[in-house]
Amino acid sequence: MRIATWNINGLRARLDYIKLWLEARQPNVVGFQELKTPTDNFPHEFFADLGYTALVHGQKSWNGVAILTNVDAEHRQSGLPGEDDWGARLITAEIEGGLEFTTVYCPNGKSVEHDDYPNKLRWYDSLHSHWQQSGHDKRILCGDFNIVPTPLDSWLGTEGDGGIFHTVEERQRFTALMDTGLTDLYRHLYPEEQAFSWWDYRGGAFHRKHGLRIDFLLGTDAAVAATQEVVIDRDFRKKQEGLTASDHAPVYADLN
DNA sequence: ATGGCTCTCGCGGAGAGA
Repeated sequence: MRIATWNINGLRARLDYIKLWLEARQPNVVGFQELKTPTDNFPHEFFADLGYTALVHGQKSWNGVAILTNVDAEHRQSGLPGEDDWGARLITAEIEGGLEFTTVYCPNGKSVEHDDYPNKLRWYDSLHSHWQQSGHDKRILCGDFNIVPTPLDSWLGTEGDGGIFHTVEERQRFTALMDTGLTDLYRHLYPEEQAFSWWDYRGGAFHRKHGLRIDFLLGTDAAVAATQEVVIDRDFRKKQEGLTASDHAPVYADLN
């Protein structure tokens, strides 16, 4: 089973690009973030032609998450309880074979001085609380977390410390989530690698290696035990056949 | 120094992203 997470930065603008990636990688379960599309406008037919069905929690203009599958999946949850005012940012499905799969689009925060920053921290507290309420054994929590866990995960290294995405408070929230029994699947396999999942569109950041690793596949022990490989698919941060990429690369893992 | 792009909404330019 190949599972993936990808912030696609606008679903309708990315459809042809997403098709190229689905055909190249043939994932079974994909968590998308930043649909920027209302639930009712989701192009189900486009994905049906490729063999996929989608569970969608969208909204107009911003945010929005979906779970795309070509295996059996049942919807379990849309929205983080208590945080509806902060956008469509969470969806959970039960995947055939007993895998609970959740994808999230965590708030950005903008800057440590901005009003969004304390709200980002509170949103994480809500996620932590919500996450502890399931009794499932094999669970994946994936998405765009908008937090750089360690200096190794930032092109700025320790120079980034204290800035947005790199603060002690954000890292405490991320650690608290991990302490519920989650493992970062990529970091588990590659403890020393510096690999990024996001690069700014501006200033040639991709080619200058100015990136951040903020997109994660987190798994419980049962998911970790099943993991064979994890790939941050940076080829799909590049233009493909003249089509513009998202500013995030897909991240996928193969589970047995 | 802020911002260099790209998206949405909607038809011009503003807001958001990280």
